[in-house]
Amino acid sequence: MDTNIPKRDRILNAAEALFAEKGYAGVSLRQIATQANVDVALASYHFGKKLELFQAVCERRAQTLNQSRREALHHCQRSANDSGPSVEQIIEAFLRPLESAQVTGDEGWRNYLALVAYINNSPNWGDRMMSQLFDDLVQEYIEALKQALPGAREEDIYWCYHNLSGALTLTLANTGRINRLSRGKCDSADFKAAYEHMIPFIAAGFREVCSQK
Amino acid sequence: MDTNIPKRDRILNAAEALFAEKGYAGVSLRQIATQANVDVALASYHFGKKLELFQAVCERRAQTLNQSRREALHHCQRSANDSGPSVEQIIEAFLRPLESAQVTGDEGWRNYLALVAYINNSPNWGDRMMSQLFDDLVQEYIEALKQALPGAREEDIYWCYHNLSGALTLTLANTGRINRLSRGKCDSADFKAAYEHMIPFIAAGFREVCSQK
DNA sequence: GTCTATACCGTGATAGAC
DNA sequence: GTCTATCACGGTATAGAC
Repeated sequence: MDTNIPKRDRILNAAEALFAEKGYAGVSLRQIATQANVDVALASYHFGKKLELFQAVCERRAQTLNQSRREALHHCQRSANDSGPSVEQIIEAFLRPLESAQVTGDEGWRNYLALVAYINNSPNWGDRMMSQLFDDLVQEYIEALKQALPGAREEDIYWCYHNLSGALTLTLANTGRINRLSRGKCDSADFKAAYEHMIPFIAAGFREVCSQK
Repeated sequence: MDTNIPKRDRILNAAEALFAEKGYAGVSLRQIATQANVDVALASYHFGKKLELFQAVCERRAQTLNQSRREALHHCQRSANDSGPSVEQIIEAFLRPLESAQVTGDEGWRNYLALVAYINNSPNWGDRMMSQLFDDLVQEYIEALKQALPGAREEDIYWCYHNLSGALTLTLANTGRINRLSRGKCDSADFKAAYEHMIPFIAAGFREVCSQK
């Protein structure tokens, strides 16, 4: 029940859900407080300004997520042979923890990942926030991809990562666009199907673009 | 100069730029009016509510864009042999008009496409808006892709389109994320490089996922 | 330390007078 | 087509209860 969760966490949960749904400017502190069932001023008490609350929400789950994705990378590196894991294995390690969070995680994780999609697509400030939250981890994956694609030009790898990031972002945003377009044949909330298609798609794109010609 | 353009258009231009930059809720009518160098109330006079102005902005360039993308498809269909254009050719037809708009178009076109990225990534209402603006055109492309990928399952094609749409959206958003991540080796405003990498990447993904196994 | 009530002041959207 | 008045809502600070 609502009242079992500390108010501080209720504020974070409500803010997470509302920011993911309506964006930063689309939400007021009063809405957040109402949804969290707390007084307006409590958000300021715990977090200070609205922007600081937003940052707290962004940071809350980042380390947990980075940790599980880092472990996934190390796991696939340990179980690979001397030449290291394949592109598919690396992409899979990068993505599966997100699928798990969306499929098996609670509503909070789904909201958080939708928020990440919002951040990643935001001009002017989104790039800084994304870098701060995730660049260390992403660089580890870039290194692994360089090994799996010997001779690839560095720019090619980054542009492929850009494509991966875009496809993933739309999956995290879970907008329902594919439902309408496909007239119900696909469902953007069918995360299993999304990742089952995304992983081979992305891996093939990397190999195509990064193969020496 | 500013004053040569009719005030109604100046409002649309200012709204387009600001909505693309800050999102719907992040912009006030007063900001738009200031940037357009007109009185606040003139926006209401021409367009009614803020939401109606937003819709007018979304619709203004949609038909022009659909037209040029439709022509690109028909052109590649005419110059193909009996079995129709290849996946690469279709993807290229789908994307090149956007590259042209970003590279050679004025600031207005870049802003508009960034706005499309914002719409496509927005939960709850973005899917409806995207469908209304672009589904007829996209369905034509889906049909062409079905022909180019005989035996492919329909869902697979839609999921591949989803990946395409995501990668494209991030390119349109032009957030600068890849600049930081690559430490300056890539630039998200280098549209030529973006599309040069996106087209083979996407085509390879389609072929991988939609090949019969 | 945690929390509530309230007040302040700026800004925003909109309607109606001109 | 323009300007102004209005009114609701926004973020934030503060005083004090528990």
